Amino acid sequence: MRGGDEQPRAPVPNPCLLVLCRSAPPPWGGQTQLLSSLAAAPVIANTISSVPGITGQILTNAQGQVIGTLPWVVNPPRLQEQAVTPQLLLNAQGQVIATLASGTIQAAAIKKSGPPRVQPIQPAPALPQPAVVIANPAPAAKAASAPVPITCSETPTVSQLVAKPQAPNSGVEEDGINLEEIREFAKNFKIRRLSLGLTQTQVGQALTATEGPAYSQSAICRFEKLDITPKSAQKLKPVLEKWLSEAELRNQEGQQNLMEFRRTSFTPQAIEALNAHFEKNALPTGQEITEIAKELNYDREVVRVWFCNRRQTLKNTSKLNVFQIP
DNA sequence: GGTATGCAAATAAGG
DNA sequence: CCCTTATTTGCATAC
Repeated sequence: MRGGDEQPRAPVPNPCLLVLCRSAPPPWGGQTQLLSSLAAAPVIANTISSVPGITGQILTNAQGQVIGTLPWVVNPPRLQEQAVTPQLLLNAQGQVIATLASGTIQAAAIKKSGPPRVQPIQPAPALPQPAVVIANPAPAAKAASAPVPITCSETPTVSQLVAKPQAPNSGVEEDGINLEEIREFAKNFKIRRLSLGLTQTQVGQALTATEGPAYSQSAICRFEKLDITPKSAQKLKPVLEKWLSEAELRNQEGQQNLMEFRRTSFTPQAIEALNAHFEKNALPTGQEITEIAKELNYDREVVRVWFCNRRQTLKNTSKLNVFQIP
């Protein structure tokens, strides 16, 4: 798994799982208003499952930086027609072992504007892995003995909570969130998704195409595995629920969606430059940030956030090191 | 070729 | 407006 590695310093041994417990979980003001807009189905139909693979285009800026990718239509080159009657083979955990899918799929394309996003070009060294032990491989299996790793992570995931013997709330509720219900839905979602013959990737692309909240394959994956916090699950559930039912409805229509790039990926050169600046001054003024942004040709806000995250990462890692017996 | 996951952008909330 | 801290979520890539 590699990714960045550009960090000149900071080895970063997986802050996600090793971060030490901090203060209490913050409140979580409600924030949902986009859902309603989800209704607007992105109809741009004109596709049949004929579009073959992926077609991508890269947008570059003056500096030759890739600022975005364009319409890359995705469509399962192979997509048999095959009737309904999805056959699913599940195991005890409700995990699908095999399926006989069917259905038409939709593809993705571009939509929405937004700030220019940069497309990566990351190198990718390889590195051995810390081999972190992560909890139960399967949800549903409550494990009174689950060798829950040292993970001092804060916010537990749904699967962890559901699997937990449960001490306080006899039920499976957390913050008024019915974990059991979410677990049930997640399981169901997977089954229905597969019945439609859709992959997590396709669902993510379709979701990204809608007006409402967008989620990636990663998110879908984590949701299905319940490898997310109850709050995230709670937020994601209605989105998936709505999308799924609509997808099932227009399952036979075939359509195309749009998608946008939503995450910046700095080029190695940019990261190098940013790090150089960071080493000289980790807390640049607004003016300086503006200049750096201009120099590197990135959105100012993106640069500002980069510095924030960089500081945070540095802080976290150094904090970690204190507890890491070398 | 789909899914799982590490790392890190992005976002939220409080100051 | 911008910072910090905590958390969410996507990209890239390992599996």
